[in-house]
Amino acid sequence: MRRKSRGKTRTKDKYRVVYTDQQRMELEKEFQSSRYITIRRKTELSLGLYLSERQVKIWFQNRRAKERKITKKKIQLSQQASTTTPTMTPPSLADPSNGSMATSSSSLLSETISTTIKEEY
DNA sequence: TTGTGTTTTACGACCTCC
DNA sequence: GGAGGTCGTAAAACACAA
Repeated sequence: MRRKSRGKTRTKDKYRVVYTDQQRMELEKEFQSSRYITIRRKTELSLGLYLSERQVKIWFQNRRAKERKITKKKIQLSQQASTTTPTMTPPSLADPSNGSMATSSSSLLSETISTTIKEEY
């Protein structure tokens, strides 16, 4: 169990900003080409979109979280469907593109990252 | 309108790797 | 030890039925 977040320490004027369609589009485009952004691309994007590198990093984290959430939902739905027509598909192996991250996350994660980085350079 | 559910930024806690 | 990953959460912004 993780601890709940304590009182917020946000000192900015706004609690959060809303990104422009242009910013979202560019980030989304980058995400489609690679789930894990490289340091170089992060710098380029942050300069091009007038965001901080931290914002770009957080955006990618949130985007991956969103994708996992969607994948999880899909798996649950397909499982529900398979209860009516029983075909034994192991849930965690059903979608190799993701989902399996939750099980052996770290090694798989670093593998993915290093692969991505190698491809990028 | 407004009440309510969902999505979008942003962060803290914790974990792993180098 | 630092960087960056996930997970869980807060709160603003948004969508939409009633």
